[in-house]
Amino acid sequence: MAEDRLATLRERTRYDPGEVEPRVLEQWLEAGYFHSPATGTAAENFSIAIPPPNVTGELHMGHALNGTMQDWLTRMRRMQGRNALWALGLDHAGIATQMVVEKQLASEGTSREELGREQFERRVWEWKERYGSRIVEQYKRLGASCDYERERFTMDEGYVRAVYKVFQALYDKGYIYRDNYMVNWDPGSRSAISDLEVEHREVEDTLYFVDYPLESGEGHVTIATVRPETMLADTAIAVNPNDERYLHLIGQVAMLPLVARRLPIIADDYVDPEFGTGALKITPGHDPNDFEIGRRHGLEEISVIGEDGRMTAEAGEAFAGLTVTEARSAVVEALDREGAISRRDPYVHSVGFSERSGVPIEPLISLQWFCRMDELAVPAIEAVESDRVRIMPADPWKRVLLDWMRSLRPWCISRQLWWGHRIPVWYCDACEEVYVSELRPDRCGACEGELRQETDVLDTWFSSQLWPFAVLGWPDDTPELRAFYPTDFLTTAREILYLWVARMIMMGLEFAGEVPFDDVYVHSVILAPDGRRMSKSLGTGIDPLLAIDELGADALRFGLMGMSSSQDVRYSVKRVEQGRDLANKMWNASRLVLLNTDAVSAQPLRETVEDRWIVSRLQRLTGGVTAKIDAYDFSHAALELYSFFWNEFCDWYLEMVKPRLYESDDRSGVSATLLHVLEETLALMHPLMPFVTEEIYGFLPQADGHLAVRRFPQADDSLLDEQAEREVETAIEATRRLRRYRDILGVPAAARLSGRLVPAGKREGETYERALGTIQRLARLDLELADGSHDFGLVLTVPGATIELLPSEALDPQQARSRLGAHLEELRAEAARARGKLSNARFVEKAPADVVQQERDKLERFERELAELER
RNA sequence: GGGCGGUUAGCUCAGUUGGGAGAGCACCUGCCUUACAAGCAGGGGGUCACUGGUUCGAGCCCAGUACCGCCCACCA
Repeated sequence: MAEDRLATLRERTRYDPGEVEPRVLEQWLEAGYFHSPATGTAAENFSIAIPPPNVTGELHMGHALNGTMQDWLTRMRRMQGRNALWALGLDHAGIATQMVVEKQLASEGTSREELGREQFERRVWEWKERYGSRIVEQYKRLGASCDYERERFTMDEGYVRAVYKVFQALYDKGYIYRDNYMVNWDPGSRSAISDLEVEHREVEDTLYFVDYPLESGEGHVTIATVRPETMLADTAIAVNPNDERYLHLIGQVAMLPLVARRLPIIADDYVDPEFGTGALKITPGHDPNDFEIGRRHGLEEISVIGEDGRMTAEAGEAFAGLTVTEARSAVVEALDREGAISRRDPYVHSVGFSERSGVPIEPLISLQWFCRMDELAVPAIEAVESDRVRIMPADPWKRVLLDWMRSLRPWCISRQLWWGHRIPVWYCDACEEVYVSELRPDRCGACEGELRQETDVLDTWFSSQLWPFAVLGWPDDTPELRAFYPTDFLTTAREILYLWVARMIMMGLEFAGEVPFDDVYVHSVILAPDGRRMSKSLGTGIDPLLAIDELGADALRFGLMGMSSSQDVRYSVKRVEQGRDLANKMWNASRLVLLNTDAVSAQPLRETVEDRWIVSRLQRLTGGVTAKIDAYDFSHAALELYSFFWNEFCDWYLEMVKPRLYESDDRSGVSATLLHVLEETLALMHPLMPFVTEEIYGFLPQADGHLAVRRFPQADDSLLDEQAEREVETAIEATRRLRRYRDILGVPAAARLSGRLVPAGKREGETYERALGTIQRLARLDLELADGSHDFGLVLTVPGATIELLPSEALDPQQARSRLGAHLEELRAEAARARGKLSNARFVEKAPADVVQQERDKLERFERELAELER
């Protein structure tokens, strides 16, 4: 190795991710490792379509978690020789982006209305050009090996074609239609939103009991409502047809207070006689249930609340222009004046809020575009049932997803926004002809009149549902589609299982002819340290970029993988620090290896028992990690890598081989094993901690190119060595016991003890003969192998042997024996427990023979140890 | 209203088919041992939420209770 490289290694006693990561990233990007040629078939290749982050987005913990999983898989498959594509792109995020740009306009003292639609769209594009790549750069800092040369945007010309083609096809099939229907109106964004974008929250309200006089003058009927302001749009009163209290009223007419509208009293099963008074005011214009009832009974639909969330002229002069909240007070006040409110109850119920703007949803009847999903769902349900799309963990998510797909209501797909895919429908004002087409028609075919395009845009999720194939160039028959569709894997938070995952499956089957991905892994949610959700609005978010700044991307990746399993977990900085410490440990262990080996070869030469041990353990690690990642068990894979590297490789193997590195004339054998094990371990860890492993790999004498494209290790069973594992584990255990004895006996750390080791048998003798040097050094004592009885001194036990420690300045046997008291107590308790179990006849009779035998062995061992120690 | 998950060491979490309770951090003791003090060695600490059941044996299986959380839902 060049002298300056060695000097670098000597000087850098700490790993510095801040210095390394940008440099290594640059190397990868320059080499183009992440760009995947569109060759081969989807079956041979590996692909993931990234859940497209919003253009307005900042990298948050969810991205970091889910990005690390995708990257781990992608990097591993790439190293395994697959043509691996991690397809990247951005979502135009209709409402979010429009709001960002509108805010910008407001700060300039203007507005989108002032600009006009075309200018406004131009501004959004400018914004996108300027800031849209921010999150992409953030993904790079995480180390994400996306194909940055194929970035796609849901508003790209090609993607728009995909959206339009799908719209037309669904329209032609009769799935998409336009209707005046009850929708969730978001007064905040002044747009309709879908059921899935409504968040229900418990709210404390008042339940008002209002008397509606009968037209006949013979008394009144009392209804209960939490929304008195909507009474202005009442068009009926309903009771349950089996409710004897009201049978005589059915068919009669009640008079609406304040308005004096005649309200027929109708019978409908929907009404629950147990609730309130059993009589229900029907407001088809402002309540989804009442809307249904109204349609069943042919009731008039009156709207008193407008799209701006204020009362309309229909509400009457007294109320027009008021906000809904103001109108509520005003109506209650007016009713009170008439003495119409007979009772008020506090009442807790759930109210829908817009996930976007945070304001309460106003159910309104509105002319919107809808998409019927029930028929599209049929093949998707089949695909999930049959595991052509595997949902993991299957319990409960497979069932949850299926339940949802089996009860689909029409989806409101139109939005009253300016930023998004403008619906491909053209109207002719002259002759009322309507054109639905993926291509813009020039003029009206019937009357040659001018055409006017629909002003609404599509729900963002309408375009995202095409992502896995549209990102690859559909509707064109591209080489990318042939090489990478269907994709292999999708990881997602459960909150978008319906919103996105279910719909992608339906669209994939309908338009790309195949499921969009084989496996869906539903990952856990990283909560704030206090257990609340991480959210910007709550101020509970933790910025992954800060974590990267402070501790490194590798540390964050390790930390996230280590902390997340199937359960939601609180974010733990400590896990990320553990990742930082691991990176540092890897760096320093590598320094030890690189600065003290001779680079003759990097073969798994196995000179000694500890060499055979570490190579064998490496095979088990390789098999274990591979199997865990294949099963998407990221958490345990991460921790398994940690404990192998830190505990087995550093704490034991490196300590064991030091004399061979420092004191031996020929260290070629140990060098070969060390370099081999280090390289293989770096390769195993690379998909999880790509930066530090790549950096170290660059220093390996045998390095060839970059680790990012080196072959991924494969376990070699012929290198397994159970005997070596047994022997070294015995040596380790003996060392531990001796260290503990030293501690119990209060022997000073620096004091060197001497003693004799007497193996229990021939095999143990061979084991200890080989391990003696190691044990002596690591437990700091001088041992000679002996047989026969002990003469004087203190007798201790280690696995398969006894050790007699000779008296010295540091060790007075008499005193030592008394200090062993507590230890002896423990042993006696263990022995007693085993004896108790074995004296239970039913245990001996009913438990499996091997369990009983195990217990007998245990007891024998304890008793032997006690016998030795108590002498 | 329906469905689901959680409760294990001071904290954050593991715990595969029921067979002597684990990790990281924190804490205590001793170490600047020529890779690493972001380190090394050793240690203390748990009625596995509660009650009952099944079993020779339960953190794990069954029933119930309590508390926490999530998802779905058109009962005013």
